[in-house]
Amino acid sequence: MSTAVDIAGPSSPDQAHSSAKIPNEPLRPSLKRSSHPYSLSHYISTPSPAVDVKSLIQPSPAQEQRPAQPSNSKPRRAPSWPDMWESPSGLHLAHAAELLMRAGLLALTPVKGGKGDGETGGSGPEEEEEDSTGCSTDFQPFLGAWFPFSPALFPLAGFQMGGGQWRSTAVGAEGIEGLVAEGYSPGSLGGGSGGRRKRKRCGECVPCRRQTNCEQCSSCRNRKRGHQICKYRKCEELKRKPGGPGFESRVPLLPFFPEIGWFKEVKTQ
DNA sequence: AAGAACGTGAGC
DNA sequence: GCTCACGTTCTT
Repeated sequence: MSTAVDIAGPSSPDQAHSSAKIPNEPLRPSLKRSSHPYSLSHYISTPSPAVDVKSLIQPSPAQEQRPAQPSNSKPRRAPSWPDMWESPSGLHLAHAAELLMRAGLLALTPVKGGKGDGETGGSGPEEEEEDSTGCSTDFQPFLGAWFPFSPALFPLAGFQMGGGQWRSTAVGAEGIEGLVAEGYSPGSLGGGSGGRRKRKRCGECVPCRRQTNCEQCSSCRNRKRGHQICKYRKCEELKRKPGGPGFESRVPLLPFFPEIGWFKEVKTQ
């Protein structure tokens, strides 16, 4: 049985029109096999495995003496923890967190009581963000200048930046424009690694899962010049402006750490 | 502000 | 090198 979805457009002449070029798949093969073995819903519904997340983020001395993984070997990860531990750019999530901590940008505070509820990411006790004192560094520009990893990592990791502060997505934040800009505005960073990064389709939203082009929308009709994917196949996430409102919502709140609470924002007072 | 056109990153 | 399609810029 196929799980592919074909949501018809306004009136869907689709199938009949679908060009031979249109992949009969939600995504290109490259996207299909994009590393994540589980669907989004899986992350949401599946209780987190018993993984010592902290140990990943705060590696033991033994682990620590392993410098940033040389290019020839992949970063280690907890067994049974799927590929989501790796950022889209390949950087180990735990390593990223560690970098943040070393930079004094992230404070990990254990949540008391564990709050079993864990709901979807335990944003549970919402804004009780009693400003845990943290470093009050104005690091945003700093970060933008040297941070080596993909902006997509942060939403994944549950981090966000807003007003020059790092926060947990569980807290809700204004956005991550500063960071995101890193990937999308070459000029904004003084040349980081040269160039903007293209985001990829999420592969999970309805448009992404749609199989066929409508062949009627402006994008389809104007494909030669427009260089755009069918409007009805345009990924919902890509429609959002990076850093724009709702951008953070593109990732379920801490799906990776359902029981989380120990990711607390560092507030610069 | 929305849509069209274009430049170009990325996969094959 | 070709194609697809994302991001940016231009036009309406």
